[in-house]
This record gives sequence, structure tokens and C-alpha cells, in this order.
Amino acid sequence: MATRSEGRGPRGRPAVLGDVAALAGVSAMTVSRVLNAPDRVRAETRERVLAAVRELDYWPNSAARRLVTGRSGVLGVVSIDTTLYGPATTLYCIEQAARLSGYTVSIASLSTLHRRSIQEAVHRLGAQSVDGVVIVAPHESAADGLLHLPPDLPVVAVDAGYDCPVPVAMVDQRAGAARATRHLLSLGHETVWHVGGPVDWIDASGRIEGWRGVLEAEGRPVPDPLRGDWSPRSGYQLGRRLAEDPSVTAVFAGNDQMALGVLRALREAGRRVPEDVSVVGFDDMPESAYYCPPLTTVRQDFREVGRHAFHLLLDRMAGEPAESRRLVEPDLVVRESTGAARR
Amino acid sequence: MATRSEGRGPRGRPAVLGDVAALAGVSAMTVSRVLNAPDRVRAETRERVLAAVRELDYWPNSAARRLVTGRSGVLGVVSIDTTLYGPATTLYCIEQAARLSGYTVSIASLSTLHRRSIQEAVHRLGAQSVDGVVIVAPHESAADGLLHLPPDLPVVAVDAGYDCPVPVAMVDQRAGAARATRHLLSLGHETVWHVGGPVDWIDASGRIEGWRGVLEAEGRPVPDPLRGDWSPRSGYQLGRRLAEDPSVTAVFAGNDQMALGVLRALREAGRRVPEDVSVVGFDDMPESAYYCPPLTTVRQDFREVGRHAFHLLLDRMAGEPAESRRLVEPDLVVRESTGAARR
DNA sequence: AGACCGCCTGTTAGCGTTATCGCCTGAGGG
DNA sequence: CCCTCAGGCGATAACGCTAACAGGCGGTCT
Repeated sequence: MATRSEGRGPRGRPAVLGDVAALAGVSAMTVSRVLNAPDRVRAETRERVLAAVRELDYWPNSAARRLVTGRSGVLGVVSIDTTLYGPATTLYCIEQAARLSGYTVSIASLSTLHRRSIQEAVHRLGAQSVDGVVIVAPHESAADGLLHLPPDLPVVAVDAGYDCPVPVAMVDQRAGAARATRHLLSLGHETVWHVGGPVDWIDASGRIEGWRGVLEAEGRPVPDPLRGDWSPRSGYQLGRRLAEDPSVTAVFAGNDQMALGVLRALREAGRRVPEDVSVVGFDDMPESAYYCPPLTTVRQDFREVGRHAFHLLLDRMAGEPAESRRLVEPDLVVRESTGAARR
Repeated sequence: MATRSEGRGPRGRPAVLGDVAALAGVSAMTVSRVLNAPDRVRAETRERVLAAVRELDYWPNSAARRLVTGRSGVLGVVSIDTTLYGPATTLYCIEQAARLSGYTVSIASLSTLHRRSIQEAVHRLGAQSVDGVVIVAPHESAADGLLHLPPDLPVVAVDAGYDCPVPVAMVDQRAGAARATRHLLSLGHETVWHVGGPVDWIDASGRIEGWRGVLEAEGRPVPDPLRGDWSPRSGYQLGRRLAEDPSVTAVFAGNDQMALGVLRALREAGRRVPEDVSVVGFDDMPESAYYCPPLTTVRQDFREVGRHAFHLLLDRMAGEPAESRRLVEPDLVVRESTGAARR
């Protein structure tokens, strides 16, 4: 049952291959075969070995195995702030998928968003000889860092933009933003203001592109996008500026948290949502349906992204000519924070 | 620069210790010493070796090192749903602290909250020979699983209750809940209703104890606690029941997300917050200050908890007689969701 | 002057596993 | 009857690193 407690080997230490072999009356090699290629051993012998394995509570030493095979069964995930809803969910789903396939996941958070930082993080994992790495760092500097990685190490990225040098799993940010913007225009709003994510964030850029694209295609005025930092606080601060401008009737926020801040700022300024101003968010966090009013938003399926990322990595590790990109389509979830423009 | 790309050894593969030794004109052992005990090598020799290390872009093979030293430089974190705010933040801070001390962190999420599940997760990590494990699973079944773990493997827990069999870092849930409850009573409310977390969750229990303790000490009626599942949705559903009861004037929710659901339910029922009903949450997520109204809540310093957990583990790994518990004091943050009871 | 000590470096022997090759046995074919 | 061949298993040699000991060299103490 327990890794190092019960079933100690004869030496008083955890049992090793040799102990199992001795107990089963076979050679070490046979035990190894039972564990790695069971059908190459006679059934009777196999049973005897397995009995010994159970009796001694033998667990293979992964370091020794790794040393000789070169593979570790460990994947690395390099990620920015895993406290954020998106990265946290993605990480969680990568880990789940990996676990089902027998992999363990090691993480390396980035302290700074510097190109060196990403390389350093990949190195930390590389030094632990991971079999592959998923990079969750939707940041320009990260994309830059992706260009200078060990070519032997299978690497895939998440949300690393439309022209990512490594295979990437991502939500179609442009499509999502376009959907949100079109929704607002269809309600009769003249144009849509945007509270975007931080400069240099790739998904922030993608959302801006999608938003701007629709406005331009429809021949609407394109206000300068405001830039926050994803936090509710920044949404609030920018929201106060928008609240002062009576011409603002529709706001598309780069994520739900900033949208929450915008909602609060509008409320404080006495502008009603959705009667006076419509607001759309991005992400669809579990909370968003309970904001006041419940938030219309763009749902990102992070679970899907995580799974895709893992399978892309699996392909790369198998040496297959992996697809270069898997796009996940986001959905617009219409709630009560958006309504018809007043005439 | 890159782990396996540039600076290949003479063999066309990544450089190994021997390659560095050959290039520097010393023995392998000297190279090893330069890396592990630099002051035991003459400065001049050291420089020569380091130059060779750089030239070949040598990175020690962690598997080989682990095989012979028995230590891996990897810590494991076993955690429930790392999507939840608390566990996610704790994990993040553990990783940060670990990184600063030169450790890598591997994660193992729990799929189910079963006693076997925790043991299985610890095993997965143990099989990868981690040096120690932090368990973030504030659940009764986890506490149970803690009793049957490899005694040789240093293990500490987070939020595993006041009578945890292993060293534990935790927020003083009782104190936090008591503070919230006293705050509401001090505003003149006759008693306080509670929307608690799921049964079997240890921190949910702690909060109930703290809440109940204050009510009993003050001789107030103690309503049956309602139990949600931490989600805003469950808070909303339970909130609707509370909203129907006109005697309810003060609600203490087990976390901010459920509090959000309660706020929404009250609003829909036409009961104003804080004029008719006061609401307190628990956690103080970044969003909470922007709910409507901004939520009075109990702030948990998860960063501090993560750091404590890591240092407890470090002590245990060093074989020191570690403290058995580190309590972090939560703070009451008063915002606008609580107000004086109406007479 | 000889014994001794400390500093620096090298030699040897594993750590626990799997790759590789080779041996043995028994069945089947000429 | 001998040869071949395949299945099943064992002996040996790595994998890359460090622990433990050994030795050489210069200086210090008696």
C-alpha cells in the first residue's frame, strides 16, 4: 500500500527489483519484463513475480528507470499566474488528461513576464528531464522566448497567438470578441467601447482585433481601447472614465472580472445596466451569472483547451508531425447585462 | 542556453559530466565537486571547469543524481480542485516558495474525495520519488487518508483541521467565523444564519464551529446551518430559501462565491442589502470588493498559508522536530454589505 | 629531519533499472 | 537423426552521477 513503509525489502529499505527477483526465484530481468512487457513472460512465471511484487510492496524506482530509458513520465507546465481563472482551469485540465495517460505534471510558474524568464522556467523543468512541456503564457515576450527553446524538447503552447512557432491550442479570441461586438451592435448600439487586457498579452490583443475588426467592417467609429490589467479594480477605474461619457452605451470588457468593475463604476455613476449601458465580459466564470445584473459574456472552454494542449504534446512526443494549431470556438452567453440601445 | 540543443557533447548528444571533465582536463569527480561543493576545489580549477560547463552547455542529469543521492529536488502537492480560489492561491504560493529554495513542484489533483484517492495520489508522487508532499485537501476523508501514509515520506497538510495527524498550516477558521458572527451581532442583529460549505469539508466545519460558538456564548438562537457546495449557484439556491423568511436579517456565508449567490437571491426577492439583510462572506477574493454591494468578508491570507506549509515541509525534510501547527489569523474586512439591524 | 596534517584531486564502486545478446529447451522439418 | 527456430529466461553491461576512500603535495610541529 504505502510507498516506503510496509513491505520493506530484506535490506530494511524499500524493496528493489532484485529483492522481488530473489523472492520469486527468477532473474531481475524477468521481473523487469513482467512489468514492462508482460506477454513476453510465461503466465505462470508472471503470476509468481506479481505475487512477489505485492508481497514486498515493490515500486519501481523512477530515477533508475529514467536514467536508462531516457523517459520520465513527467510533463512540465510553464505558466503565468496560476491564480487567474483561465490558466488555473487550463492547468487543471492538462493535469487531469495527463494523469489519465499515466503522466505526472510538474509546474513552473513565471515570476516575471520576461523572455528570459520563460527560458529559465523551461530549463528548470528540463533539468528535471521532463518528457515535454506545455507553455501557458499568453504574452508577447513568451512568444518571443518560444523561438529559443531546446529543439529536442517537445513543446506546445496554449493561447500563444495565431502565428505561434510551436503547436498551439487556443480559444479563437478574435471570433469570441467579434461575436460579443456583433451582439452589441445588433442591439442597436452605434458603437462599442472596449476595456482590454494588458498590453503585450496575446489574448488581449486577439480580443481587440476581433472587436476592432467588426467595428471597422460595419463602418462604425472605433474608440481607443482602454487597457486594464484583468483585475476588477482596473475595470472599475476604467469604468469610471467610461461612465462620465454619456455617449457610451455599450462596453465590451476583456474579461469578466474587469466587467464586474465596470458594472460597479456604472452603478456608482447612476447609469443603469442594461437600460443605459450594455456590458459584455469574456470568460464566463462561475460567478458571472450572479453579478448584478447577470453578465452577458463569452464562454471559453478551458477544459477543451487543456485537453487539446495535452494531446498536441502527446503527438509531438510521439514524433508525429503534429498539427500546428487547434482552435476552440467560444460561445456567447446572453444574460441580462445587455439590452437594446435607447433611441 | 538551451537544455538539449546547443553545446552537444562530443558524442552528438547532450554533454555529460565526463565530457566536461575531459574538456577541462580534470576528473569527473572534480566537476561534480565544482557543482556541489565549489569551495572544496581550487579557484583556478573551478574556473576552468565552469568554462567547460558553459562551453558544452552542460546540465546535470537529475535522474542520475537522484539515483545516487536519493534526493530529487521535487516536492509534490496533492490537491483538490485547483480551480477553487483557495487551493489555487495556496498552490501558487507553495510553488513560489519552493522555487526560491531550488525545488520543483509536481502536482496531483484528486479526482474524487475518497480516502483511497488521496493515498493513490501520494503514491503517484512517491513513485516519482518526490522529497516531500504537501496535501491541500480540507476534507474529512483526506484527514483519514493521512493516517495511512508512508512514514518515511515527509508530509504536511494545509487546512486539515485542528487535530491533524501531520504538521499543518492553516487559517484559523473558527476565529474568522467568530469574528464575522460577532461583527453581525454587534450591529444589533438578533442572530445570524449560516450558509455553510459542503458536509465533510474541514474548513466548512471550522467555520460552523466558530459561528455556532459565538451564538451559543451570547445566548442567541442557533438556526440550522444550510449547506452549499461553495458555488455561487448553491449560494443562490439557499439564499432564496433565506429570502422567504422575514426573520432573517443577517447571513454569514461560507465563502464569497456563495455570498454572491445569496446577494442575488435577496435582491431578486426584493430584500435590500444591507438595509434589510446583512451579508458576510469568507475569503476576500479580488472580486468581492466590487459586488453590489461590496462584500464584507473575512480575508484569508493564502499566501501566508502556502509559505508556512512549505517551511513546515522543509523542517520535516530536514528531520527537525517540526511544529505541529501554524495558524494564520484571518481579518474581517468591513464593506457595505453589512449594516445596523432595523429596530 | 621525520612525522603529521590539511588541501586538493583522482580512483573505484556502486545507485536500480533496462538493452542486448546468448543460452537452453522443446517442437517441427528435412 | 540432425538441424533449425522460436519462446522463455538469464548474464552482463551500460545509463550518469556521487560517496567513500586513497594519494600526492606542501607546509608545520616536535
